[in-house]
Amino acid sequence: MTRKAGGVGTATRSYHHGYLKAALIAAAGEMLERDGPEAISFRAVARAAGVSQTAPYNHFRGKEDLLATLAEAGFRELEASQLATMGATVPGLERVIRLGLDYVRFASTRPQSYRLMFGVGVSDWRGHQDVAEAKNASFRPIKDALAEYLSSDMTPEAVEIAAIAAWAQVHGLSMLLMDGSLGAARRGHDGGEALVRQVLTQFAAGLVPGAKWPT
Amino acid sequence: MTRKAGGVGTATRSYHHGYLKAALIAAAGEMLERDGPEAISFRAVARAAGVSQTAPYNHFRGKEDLLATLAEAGFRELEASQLATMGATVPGLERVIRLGLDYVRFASTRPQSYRLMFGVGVSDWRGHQDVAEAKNASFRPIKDALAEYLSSDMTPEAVEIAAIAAWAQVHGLSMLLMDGSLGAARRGHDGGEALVRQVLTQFAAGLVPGAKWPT
DNA sequence: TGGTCAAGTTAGCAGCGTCAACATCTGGTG
DNA sequence: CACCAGATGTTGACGCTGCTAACTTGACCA
Repeated sequence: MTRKAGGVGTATRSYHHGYLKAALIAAAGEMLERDGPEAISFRAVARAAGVSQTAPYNHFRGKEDLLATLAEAGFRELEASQLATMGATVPGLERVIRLGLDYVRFASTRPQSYRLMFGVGVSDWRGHQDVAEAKNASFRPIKDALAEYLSSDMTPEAVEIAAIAAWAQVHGLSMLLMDGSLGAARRGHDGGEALVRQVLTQFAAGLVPGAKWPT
Repeated sequence: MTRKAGGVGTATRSYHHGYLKAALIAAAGEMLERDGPEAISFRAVARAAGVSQTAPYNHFRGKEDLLATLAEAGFRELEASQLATMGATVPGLERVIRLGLDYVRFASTRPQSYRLMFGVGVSDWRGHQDVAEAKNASFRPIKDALAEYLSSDMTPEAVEIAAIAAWAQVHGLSMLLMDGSLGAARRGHDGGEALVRQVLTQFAAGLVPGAKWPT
């Protein structure tokens, strides 16, 4: 399997690279988080990997394919983060809020990844089934947590609406925090954590109006 | 003032164009709505206006400046639409909901404009004061309507939070509808209007929990 | 009438994504 | 072991991009 003596790090750079695809993804990932999706250049990624400008075409159909790979990885990381929060909580409203907090924290921690995932650089992922699936998977935890909390009081359709509203709420808040729409002050020293919690608390108040809400 | 006899439409095309700036904005606006922000090329805009590729530099500092002009115009149109809705409603919760409906409808009707306004093509508008101001202005109606509805029950800080939550809700919903995250079915024959109303109704339920909500 | 300056022009640079044609290495088969 | 096929790399080139520099044109004012 390993094609060079000495292991990954010390692979003697000969004509064939050996781990180019992974190296390209890593280089592109660094460029993404440092300079944003619009600054990623296929040629620069090749350069960073120490390879000619057209070598990447052996591993990706083109630039968009590379970006799709990064976006999918981003959604998988978001999903993992959400699942970790699921594992660290018990069913109930607080779990839903914690998932929201975790979601916005992900976006705030990896803003450029998040922007790429949601259509900056590539208009949408309708043409990339893998990305669309990863996106849906990252949305599942919030959906499930909400369904568990609400299903005894609501129809499945109403639960679905609530889940969409939740996603829109955290997604919109993430975007507004990132693009400066709310002013730098809003992100404050805690990264806007207090603001996020307040918004999520209000959101929670809209679920099952009148019922379940501690008076 | 007018520099050619015969009026705007019949300006004889001589060395000096006369209305280049407006023509460039119009051409760029068409390209924007047809192909999206990432497809706008400064040279193509010049070509569409029938002028050399560098002529636009006499009217815009560069491509980003042109895009900023389009974004600002977009925010001004959004503001006008919101103000029209304000004028067509009376104070109260229904006004807030109508503003939200109008907001999402704007985004759905002019998706490419909306994407440009919120950071696709240019990462953010922090460096363009005019755009930032227009953005804030477009946010004012929702903020004001909410303040009028809530100020008797809430502190100004809480009202501010509610306004941010409202903006995040409609913004997030607009984005998810546009980029296909919710699936084409969600936009249905009514452009997702029913979905939007349900989400907004739930949002409204979260305002002033327990109070004001019709049981 | 003449000069000034805004608003056009052409020429050229470096960088981009992509394709075609060619070179090199590697693993599998006779 | 020799050799060949295919995967993986290379160079070269095309047309496009945003942008700068240097030049030309022409409208307006003293």
